[in-house]
This record gives sequence, structure tokens and C-alpha cells, in this order.
Amino acid sequence: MYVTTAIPYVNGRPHIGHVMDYLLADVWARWQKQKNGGELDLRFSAGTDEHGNKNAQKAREQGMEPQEFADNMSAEFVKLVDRLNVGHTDFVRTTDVRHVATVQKIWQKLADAKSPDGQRLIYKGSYEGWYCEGCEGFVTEKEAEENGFVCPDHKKPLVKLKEENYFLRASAFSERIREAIESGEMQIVPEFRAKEFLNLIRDGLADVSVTRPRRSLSWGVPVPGDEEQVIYVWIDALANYLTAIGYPDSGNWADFWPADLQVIGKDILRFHAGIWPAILLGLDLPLPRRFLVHGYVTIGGEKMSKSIGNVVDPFEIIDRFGVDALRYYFLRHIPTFDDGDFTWEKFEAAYNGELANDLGNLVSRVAKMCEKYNFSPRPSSQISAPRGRCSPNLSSQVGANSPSAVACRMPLGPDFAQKMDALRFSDAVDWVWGEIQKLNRLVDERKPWVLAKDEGKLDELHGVLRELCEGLMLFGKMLAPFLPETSAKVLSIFGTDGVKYSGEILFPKKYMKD
RNA sequence: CGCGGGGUAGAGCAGCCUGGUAGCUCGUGUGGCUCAUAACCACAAGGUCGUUGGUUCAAAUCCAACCCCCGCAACCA
Repeated sequence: MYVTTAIPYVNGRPHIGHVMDYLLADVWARWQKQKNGGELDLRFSAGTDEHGNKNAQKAREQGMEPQEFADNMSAEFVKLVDRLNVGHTDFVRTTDVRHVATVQKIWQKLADAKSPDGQRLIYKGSYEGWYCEGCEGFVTEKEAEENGFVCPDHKKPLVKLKEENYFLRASAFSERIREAIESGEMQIVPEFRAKEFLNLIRDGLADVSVTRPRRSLSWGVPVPGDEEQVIYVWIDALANYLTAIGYPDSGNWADFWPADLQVIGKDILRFHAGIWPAILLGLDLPLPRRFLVHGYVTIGGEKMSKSIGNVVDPFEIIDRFGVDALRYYFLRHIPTFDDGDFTWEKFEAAYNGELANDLGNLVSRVAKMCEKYNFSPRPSSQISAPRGRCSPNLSSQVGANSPSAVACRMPLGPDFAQKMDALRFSDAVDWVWGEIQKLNRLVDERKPWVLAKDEGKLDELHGVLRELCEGLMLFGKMLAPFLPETSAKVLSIFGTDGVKYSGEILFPKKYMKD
């Protein structure tokens, strides 16, 4: 099983726009693991895209060598992934020696390959476009027009420039790729993104220039056999997905390709659904099974940008509220398929109102009642024998009818599982939260504190508590992919033989004004 | 006529496919409860469901036209 995340360009520090990729991929990976009873041979790649003029330029501005600058930035992203509690297994830097080698090998294979119609897959051509001499790079037609054909950074007029470089004959695979998308062989989720892309290529894929002359792109992987040309971002960056698993001649990469899920942002769908499949087909490799395309995070309805000065630092959120709080907000309140909005006010409201009041408080009140009313799980004849996939140590160490064992064999429910399998993660959390609210309601309806006053109602009292514990175990388990730390705490409180509560407040109330 | 998404209570959203008392969360007001993190629960107020017209016994839901917002429109990682 193989899941990938897009590799961010490291010309700036990580911001909250970067976290979606990692979190969505992580949720899926944890869900898959859970479905397989904890046993899963999983590879999970992340990385950083480090070549290119913009990075080199940024480095120069700060008086650094490009590599030194990239080292610093890449380290920040490694730190982010770790602090997000994302379980990646591989991290590819495009400046890694092994990656450079992979890119060159891929290049060589593509250069040797023929397209289905018998033509060379890589050919020399010329690319013409609007060019900024300050940026040392091309800009899109649209971008050029929007800025009045003047570079906004350098205030210099753009010039039409024509360059010699190598092209990838992506056009030869137009039909093949269209079919793969339409048939679901290469699924794009959500579907409207697939439609968007199909519409874009209705006249066929265009060939794409995949190199730059050395004089205009100094920092990159040289084209094997042509020192005058440097491999441009497309092949360099996309190849990271293959580097991670050791393609073409190390490790057991064939066990992990095609990728099961590639998580990307909406801005890079076209590269992943067009150029990337063309490269793969050129290499005679199968296409990825599924893409999850997420949207953008806005700040108070506005696009996040340095010029507006509204960039939010994910580390700050984690420092103040903890990693699960961050995961919770971005996974539930940023819709999985659409753009979503972040403000500190909204974040605080979700933290206090949902994590602290709904879930945290429920855990406290149920745990305390269990202690106070001496509830310890007892065999109950109504509960059937354990079956299904449970981690063996959990079900064997504790009584067959303890809440943990019960929760363990409880199916996660079709409502929840369907949403998860359809990658509708934010809907899945919504659903779980509805169930958590029902448990709070149950407490008020059954009033255990009243039952406790009547000795004749001991069975009823314990019945209610059992129901609550089982519910918390079940929903705790469902939350595992989203809130790993919290889930583990809930499962350990209600999952031991007898409820063991240290009195820890799961989500202490927090206000920004403090 | 480029393609697509959307316009539903103060805010954020669901409902629309498969027409029939307009629902959820937050916020506001009132009440209840005491197991709990001043938490929890109940009730209430609040909506011409973008506009206009059509089909129908009945339209947020189907059809047509129009208005407004937002993505996409291939070398922006």
C-alpha cells in the first residue's frame, strides 16, 4: 500500500496551507491500517522540491548558497510533518543524491522510449512564452495579462522569449489518459475535479517542455548526455514519488507501485493528471489508482499571502492548542474537497465548544460516574462472542465482555466506513460528532445520579454506564485516524478492565485573550 | 453563448437527484439538571429558500430566462 503527498516548493517557511496534504494522507493511511487490523505494509512519502531559480534567488537574497538555504527550509518541513504526528515512512528531497540519480535514470528511459505511434517520446523543440529576466522564468499567459505584462516583483516588462529545449510527447497519451480517468482506472476524487480536468484536455494533452537551457536554469538536474540542458520541475518533482520507493533498481518498489492514493492540492491537479501519467506510461508503469484533490485554506475569507500579511504558522497552533486540536480543525472544518476558512476565532470556538465541551467533558463526566458508582465491566450474557479483526493482545488480555473487547469487535458501522472509503473525511468526523452529542443526551435522559440513589436500580445504572463506555470506546476508535493522541487516551481510560481515569482534562478550555 | 461550482435564519452549512409540515452547528433568549472542563440537556425567537415566469392539487426541490459570487481556462509546485 502506497500513499504520497505533494512536495512543497521550499521558497518559504511552512504555513497552514501545507498541512492539508499531510493530514489527509495520514488519515487515509491510519484508516487503512485500522481496517487491516493494524497490520499493513505501508509506504507513505513526503518531501521537498528544492531546485529552480526561485529557490536559488531566495538563497542569494539571504546571502546563502542554494543548498544551504534548501537545507534549512527542508528541515522546517520535516519538523512540520513530525509535529503533525503524520506517520510518513519516506522523505524525499529533490537535491538528495539518490533522487538526482533516479531523475536521470527516468530521463534516460524516456529518452529511449517511443510513443505508441512510434515517435520519439522526448524531442527537441522550442518553447515561447512571456519571460521575466528578473525571475529568470516564464509566467503563464494569464498571469502576464493580469499584471499588464510587467513582473510584479521586479517591475520589469516581460519579454517574449523563445528557447530551445526538450519536449515530452504527452499528446501521444491523450486518449489513454482520458480513458483511464473516465473508466476509474485512475480515479480523481472529487468527481468535479475529474470533470474539470477532462474538460481542460478535451482537445488533447499538449506536449510539454521538460528542460531549460543551463543559462536560464542553473540549479537543477542536468540532462544526461546534454550538458547544455537542465531538467525542469515537472520530471524533477514528480519523480519523487518513484524515488521514495526505490525505483528503478533498488528495494522492492514494484510491491508499492502503482500508488493507492496520491494527495494533492487543486492547483497541481493538471500536472498530476496530465504530465505525470504521460511520464508513467512512457516508463511503461501503471497509473496511480486514486488522487485526492483538496482545496485551499483561506484566512477570514481571504487568500493567504505574504503581502496581505495574514499567513498563519501551524507551529503556533500546535504550541498553543496541541496537535490533535489542529488536526481536528483542519480535518473537520476545512471540507475535504472544497476550500475552507481559518480564523483564530473559529478555531477557538471549535476547540472550546467541540473538543472541550462535547468530547472532553463527556469523557470526564462518564469516567467520574463510573468511579463514583463503582461500575466495572462484568460479563453480560447478551453480548455475543468476539469476532472480527481485533488486535489480539487487546481481546485476549481483558475479559471478553469488557468495554474494550466489546468495542474491539464492534463494527465501525456502514455510515462511517462508507464516508471514509469515499475519502469524505470531514463528513465522517461530522457523523462521529453527532454520535458523541447523542451520548451527552443519553446521560441527561437516563440520569445516572438519580438511579444511583435507588439500590434497586443498580442494574439499570450499570447498564447505562456500560452503554456509555461502549459508545466512547467505539467513537474513540473511529476518531483514531483523526485524533491519534486523544483516541489513545479515550481507549485507555475506558478500555482497561474497569475504568481507570487519572482525572486528566482532555481539552482544557483556552481563550486567545489569555 | 468557453467549462464547472454556488446564492436557504445574524454566521457557517445540509436538504434539491427520488416534489408534500424548511433542518443542523454556532450565536441570542428562557428554563431544567448537578455526573462533568461555569460543562450538559430542553424549549423559544429568527428564513419572501438570488429574481421572474412556467409545470403541478402541491416547488427550496422539476423546467425556462435573468442577476450576483467563486473556481478553472495547461509550463503558477
